[in-house]
Amino acid sequence: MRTSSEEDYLKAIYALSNTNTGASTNALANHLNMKASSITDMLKKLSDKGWVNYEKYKGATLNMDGKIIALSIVRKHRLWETFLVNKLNFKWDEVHEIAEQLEHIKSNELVDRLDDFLGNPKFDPHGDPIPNKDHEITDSRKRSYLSEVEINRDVIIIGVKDSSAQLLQYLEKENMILGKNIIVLEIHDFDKSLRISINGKELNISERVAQNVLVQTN
Amino acid sequence: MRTSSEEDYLKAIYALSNTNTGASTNALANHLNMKASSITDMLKKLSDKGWVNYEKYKGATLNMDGKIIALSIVRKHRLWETFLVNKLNFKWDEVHEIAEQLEHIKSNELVDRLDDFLGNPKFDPHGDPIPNKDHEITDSRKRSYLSEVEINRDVIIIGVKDSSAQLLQYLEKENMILGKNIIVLEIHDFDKSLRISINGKELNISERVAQNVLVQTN
DNA sequence: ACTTATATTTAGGCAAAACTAAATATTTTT
DNA sequence: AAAAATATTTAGTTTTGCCTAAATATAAGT
Repeated sequence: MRTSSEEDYLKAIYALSNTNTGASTNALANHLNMKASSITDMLKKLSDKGWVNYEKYKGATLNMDGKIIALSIVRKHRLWETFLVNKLNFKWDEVHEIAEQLEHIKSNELVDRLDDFLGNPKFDPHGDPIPNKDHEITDSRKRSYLSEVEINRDVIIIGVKDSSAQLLQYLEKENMILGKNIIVLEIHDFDKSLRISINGKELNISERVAQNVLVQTN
Repeated sequence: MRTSSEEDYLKAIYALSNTNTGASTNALANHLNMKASSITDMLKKLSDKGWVNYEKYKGATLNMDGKIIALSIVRKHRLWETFLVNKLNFKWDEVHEIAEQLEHIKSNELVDRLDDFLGNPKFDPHGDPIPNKDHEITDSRKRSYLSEVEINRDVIIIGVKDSSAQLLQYLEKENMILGKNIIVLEIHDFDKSLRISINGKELNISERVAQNVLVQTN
């Protein structure tokens, strides 16, 4: 058995393991809004429980068991977000906090039935891939950030980098929502801002925004 | 703010307040599977928080604030049970444990949207009334236990007294499910067991079972 | 009414999960 | 390579929510 707190740590280690810093003590403390000493305590515990490889001063990595748990939490989080948006008509910037709670509900039966009820979605409302029952992520889409797309290429919005409410609300307002087609018309040299075409209308967006919008290029 | 544990206590006090014993320390300890000393501790705390009237050796009652919280938990529990049965096709004996977890998810918006999504049901899958947004239970049905129904009266199954999986599975097997019509044909003197008619078929059930089946008599 | 039984409270303790402050490692800078 | 800066760990504390064991209060039986 495991606690919600332990699950939060495993998920955080998973999330940080693909960054340049890795899941160092400080990175985890920052990510989880805790003090470094609390992280050290928990890493020892997770290591004892056999989910995490931890060596003093060297940060943590997930072993196979830990990774499966982390992926099952991610799976639950993204399925619940999909439920909240697709079935209860929440907007995509309103669901994160609630899904943070729902992801800790314990019942495999529940998750699998929810998955079926939603039609076994492959992606959540933010465009992130949903791990399947076997904890596998199979995302065959070629993805890149809008800021890196070449001119005149036709791409589809599939997600965002960080899902802060501010960004999501901005995108919403500009009608840059999931599934929309975009063509990059021009990149302005002086500030790297973009002129794009969406829904036949033209629009200027900053480099900052473009760096946070994920698009499918194939 | 309040913890899941506090919510469990408030719900338990609410559940016991209509029994003959009331919400005494021991009754609560029994209901919550805890030791009496733990109950005493928590009752002091709930009293300090202003949700419960507690006097030493006299058990606890909910005040207005406490009752509203308890009813909001009951509302969430019953709405989630309805979701699990109506939308995810769980059987009514499988949902209690999961709903015990889901009832602690914090988001008023979520509860109200779930309510709408389910079509604002008045009763959960066990036949228990669901409090509305304003924490009111409006159940106009005349209800009694099957063991108290007079002979030849036509009644409808609307719920069960305790929803133990054993009872629910027994009822399922005998096809005594929610909404079914029943006529009590005979009450056997020696053991108070009943012969009933359901779906045109006749069936014998023990007094014990009859005492646990709620029926609508009007 | 007095004794016994039961119910409740008090006192002290424990584990989980966070914290602060101090000590120690590691990394970076000069 | 030594000093300074940063990162991490250790040691000790706090709060929550439970526990056991002992003390005390209330209820029941004769």
